[in-house]
Amino acid sequence: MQLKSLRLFMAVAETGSFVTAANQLHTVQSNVTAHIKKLEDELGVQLIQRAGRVRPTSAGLALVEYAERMLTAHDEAVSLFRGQEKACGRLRIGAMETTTAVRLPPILAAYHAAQPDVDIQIKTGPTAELVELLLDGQVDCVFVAGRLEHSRYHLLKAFSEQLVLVGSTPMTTMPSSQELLTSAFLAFRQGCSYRQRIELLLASHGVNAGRIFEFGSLDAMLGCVAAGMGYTVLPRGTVEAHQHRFGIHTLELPASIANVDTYFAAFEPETWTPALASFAETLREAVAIDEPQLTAS
Amino acid sequence: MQLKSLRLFMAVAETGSFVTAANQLHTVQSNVTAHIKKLEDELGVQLIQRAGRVRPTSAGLALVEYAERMLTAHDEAVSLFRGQEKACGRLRIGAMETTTAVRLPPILAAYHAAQPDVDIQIKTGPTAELVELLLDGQVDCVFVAGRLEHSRYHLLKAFSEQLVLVGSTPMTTMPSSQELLTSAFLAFRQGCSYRQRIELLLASHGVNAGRIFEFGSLDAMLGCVAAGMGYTVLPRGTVEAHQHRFGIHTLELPASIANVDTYFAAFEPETWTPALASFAETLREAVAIDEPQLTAS
DNA sequence: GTCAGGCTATCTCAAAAAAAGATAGTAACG
DNA sequence: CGTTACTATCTTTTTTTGAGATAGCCTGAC
Repeated sequence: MQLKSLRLFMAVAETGSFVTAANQLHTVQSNVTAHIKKLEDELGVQLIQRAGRVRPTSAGLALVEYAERMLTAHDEAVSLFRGQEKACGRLRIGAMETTTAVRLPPILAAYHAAQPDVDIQIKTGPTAELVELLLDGQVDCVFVAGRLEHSRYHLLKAFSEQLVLVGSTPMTTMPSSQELLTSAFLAFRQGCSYRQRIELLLASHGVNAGRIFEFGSLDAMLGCVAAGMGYTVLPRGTVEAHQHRFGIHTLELPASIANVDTYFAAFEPETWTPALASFAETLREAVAIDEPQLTAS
Repeated sequence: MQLKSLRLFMAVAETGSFVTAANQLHTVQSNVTAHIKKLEDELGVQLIQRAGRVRPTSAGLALVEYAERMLTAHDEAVSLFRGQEKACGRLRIGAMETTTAVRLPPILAAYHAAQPDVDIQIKTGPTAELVELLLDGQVDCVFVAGRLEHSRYHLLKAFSEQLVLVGSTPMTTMPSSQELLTSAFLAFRQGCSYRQRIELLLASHGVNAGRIFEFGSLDAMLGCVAAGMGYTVLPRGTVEAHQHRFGIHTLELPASIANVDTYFAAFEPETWTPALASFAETLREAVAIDEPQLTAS
């Protein structure tokens, strides 16, 4: 059974004429006859009544419903990829908690304005999990900290973050080693790339990895820092966005530890749906506006 | 886009291998490559990631959903016509009020037992309307009074009815012409074939068509007859089935007027769905049991 | 690092199928 | 009774498909 045959069948059923159907679909009458005959042979039933009026038989009418479902699905699939201008379908994005909270909202808003027919789904998690999701095909693209070493990725430096130490009291210098040793550190669950920065930081002060508490959400983590439970390390933008809600204080860290780039990663552009391609374009534009000196070079 | 290509695509997406997919669908690997390549060219997107692991890309995963819808619809359509043993789908029957009430129930019960997967829909109406429904393709078959003169019908004499005069008082002879003239006659709405029998009856007693009231349902009609509103003409079996509920009385009519055959009518058997073919078979069997003398001849 | 094994892309040829045109037969209409 | 419009059938040409053979590539093991 071929979709082409079903198209012709539907045209005959609707127009009541083989000739008209042939013209509508830019072919000749003999081909319409042949296609319908083949359909009838395959199904073992007469689908079109030719004697007198040309109209679908009972069996033909029964087939119409299924043919419509097949052709509708086909047309939707085609418009998914070949839809001119407007993308449609679904876009699944994986991003870190901090990126989702601070960086994504304006970009998603711009994207949704440009492509209102795309359903957007966000999955959050630490970098390592996001990479797994991408490899698994559970998301179409991810925002991760640091370059992905894996080949065959399309990478775009999306955001530059500056990590700061976050604590419950004002700081002008790094806490003493003694203080660091006795304090707890709060981080996202295993796989969070910021977590290794914490360990780097501790190591640079001659302190072995102390107690590290894992958190699932940014709010919970900041709440506990504010309550004096310990320190954490987060992008400056993220902290600033929440600073009015929590009594927290920050301290700048040395550049070698502080600077982290967030990359947009997906597979090769040839594998992108129009929805994803359009998102990458939106992102490129947003990045260009944020960092004009980079695009000028 | 061809369903065959989608089948191969789905097999590749599921098995992660061109070779395995080829074997599953009884073809060779080079054909799988060609079909998928053609799909990719048509949609302008890479659907399968070949480098390293063979797996669907984002675009491929998006297509999977639509491919499933198309293939499922296809398989269902095929099983509609080529389903071995069990028919499925829908059977739309048109029948007269009286036939539906008395004759159809046992046949439908037998049919449903034989073909539990078929949805049965009954439309009731007078003979003339039923013929229209059949011609319009709104039902698959009808039960009508009298042979359909139209050619190209498949006809089967289903039931022989004997019409009786129904009134509110016991009768031993035909009411007088005077009585008939002053009485009302109750019939189904325009198009009911029994209605012409009433007019025949009146004419044979030298009475021109008097007042005829139209009713939409059997119950309403019998209720009004019992209340002394007038006479009606109905199959004996129908009246007997309702006699315990209404105070009504019958009188046999001369055979020329009384005998009416109910025919099963549909288009040629080649146009039948398996559901309809099976119903015709059930009906033939039921008729053979009711009238063994006919099948013996 | 090299080699073997398994996998996919590509090329080629034969077979099959589809498209288009021409023609004949048939039903409807005036 | 002839005309017209329609579909079925036949034929030819073109396109597509299927299958085999081969080359190239990646992976994993030694």
